[in-house]
Amino acid sequence: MSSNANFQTEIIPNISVDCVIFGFDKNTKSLNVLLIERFLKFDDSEVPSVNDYVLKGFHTYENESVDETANRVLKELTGLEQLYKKQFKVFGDPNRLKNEKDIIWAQNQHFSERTITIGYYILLPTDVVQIKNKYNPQWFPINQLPELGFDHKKIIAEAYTDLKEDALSKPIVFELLADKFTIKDLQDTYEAILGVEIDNRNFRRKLITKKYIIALDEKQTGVSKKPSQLYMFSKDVYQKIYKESYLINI
Amino acid sequence: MSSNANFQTEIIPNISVDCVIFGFDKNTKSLNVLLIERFLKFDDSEVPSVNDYVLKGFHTYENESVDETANRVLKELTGLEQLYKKQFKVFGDPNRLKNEKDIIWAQNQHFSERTITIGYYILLPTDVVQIKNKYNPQWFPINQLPELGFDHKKIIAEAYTDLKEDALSKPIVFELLADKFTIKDLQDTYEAILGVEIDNRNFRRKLITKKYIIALDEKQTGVSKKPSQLYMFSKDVYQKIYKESYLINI
DNA sequence: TCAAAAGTGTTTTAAGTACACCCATGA
DNA sequence: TCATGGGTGTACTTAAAACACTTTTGA
Repeated sequence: MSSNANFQTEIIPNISVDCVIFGFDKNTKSLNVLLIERFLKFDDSEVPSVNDYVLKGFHTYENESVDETANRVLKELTGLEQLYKKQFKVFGDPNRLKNEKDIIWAQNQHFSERTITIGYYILLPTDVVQIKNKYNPQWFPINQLPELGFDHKKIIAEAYTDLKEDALSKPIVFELLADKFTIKDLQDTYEAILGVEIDNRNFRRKLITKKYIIALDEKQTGVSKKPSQLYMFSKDVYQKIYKESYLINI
Repeated sequence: MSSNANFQTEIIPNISVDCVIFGFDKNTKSLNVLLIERFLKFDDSEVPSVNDYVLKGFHTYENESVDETANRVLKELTGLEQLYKKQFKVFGDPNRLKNEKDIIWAQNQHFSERTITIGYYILLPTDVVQIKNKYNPQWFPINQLPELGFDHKKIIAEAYTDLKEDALSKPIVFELLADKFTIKDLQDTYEAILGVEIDNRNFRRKLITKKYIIALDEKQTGVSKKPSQLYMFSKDVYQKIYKESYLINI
């Protein structure tokens, strides 16, 4: 954390951060991405010159770290802080912003066509985001994305690949759920991320056995069926028993 | 690949690439890092102002991708191309080059103190590198590094963490060995990377069973003991049988 | 009492772990 | 013939995979 990050000076014109915000929607059991509209219409034109969706991003300031830029972007779009985030890849192709629409947009917004962007992804449950703000962001299921500007289709694809990989070996699914969840929620989340079906009996047994999955003295409420047991994830316990198992799995 | 990457124009002053070159030395069974000396002595001074080691890096050119920068840095230092490389992290703290020696160095070399560097690591067997060139690079065991300039101690540590993690789930050890290797070589490499001891019998059985580890019609030569069987790794076979196993391992 | 999802057990198969000795070779 | 590292086998334990029915609840 740089000491003077609140005194924003100049932006660095050729460095930006783009945030892929992944949200899991428990109701639709869908892994979603939060996007904003990119719209530009000149007065002398009938049709808009640019009309698609993009990730929220911003340039890094001279006096902030790129992690801080990511925090700032996230906060501005969602009002939220302290969420799980991962810097997953840099997009540094000199031609990455050279589609027709992107050039029009860049000229209109006065930024450099040679911008290197640092990709972060964030994990959260969709319902924590108040999506009523000036950006008017919208959730799209990862498999039904709209037309995307810049190279953001590629950025999202790379983020998703990384997420799928990490989900198998790190306890990050919990970041997509509320603190209290059911085993079925967990299974739904895995199924949405990985795009596979999982046997419910084997999954339950496996997860309930883990010491860091803790049964609470609480059950679901407001459901018109058998309310299910709620659990929480204990990061402390996880880290304590996280043996560096060194199981070579190639 | 940008089409005009050979016509180098200007460097981008605030973006660089640093390469952590990991080499496995079969003889010493050691995982090493290739470093270059950073030395600066002013005429009016008795002692050198800067005298330590750093990773090889360079700024990105206006017309090249950051991947291309990494290739260029690698080629300049080792003469080699087409090796396994991974872009593992960006170092974007605004104060990362603000140690006393780094400031002296930056002024002398005329580069910006606010440079964001993109960390790559490369894997190779040490003996493929001809380390006689103008940079006079030297190998250091990962656990016996010399004094390092800039934030390169941190960069190496992060690269190593990432390498250890990837080695467990991806077939990257083979990148640290020659095309033909013995099972013992493989085991030595894992032991050097992970810093653990592995049971030889279980390791052999596990690895020999893999279809992508192929026994050759060849044995070691030039050893004064029972020459051991040589094997190769088949990337094709690996990719063919690489089932997306989706084994949740948390 | 019914609809809906929660929750439960067993068997089979595969893989990991622990452990110690003989073997083939070149010098 | 000997020193050196190469190579092998077995028993045990743990985890994964396949598979279908009963239970609990609120409406």
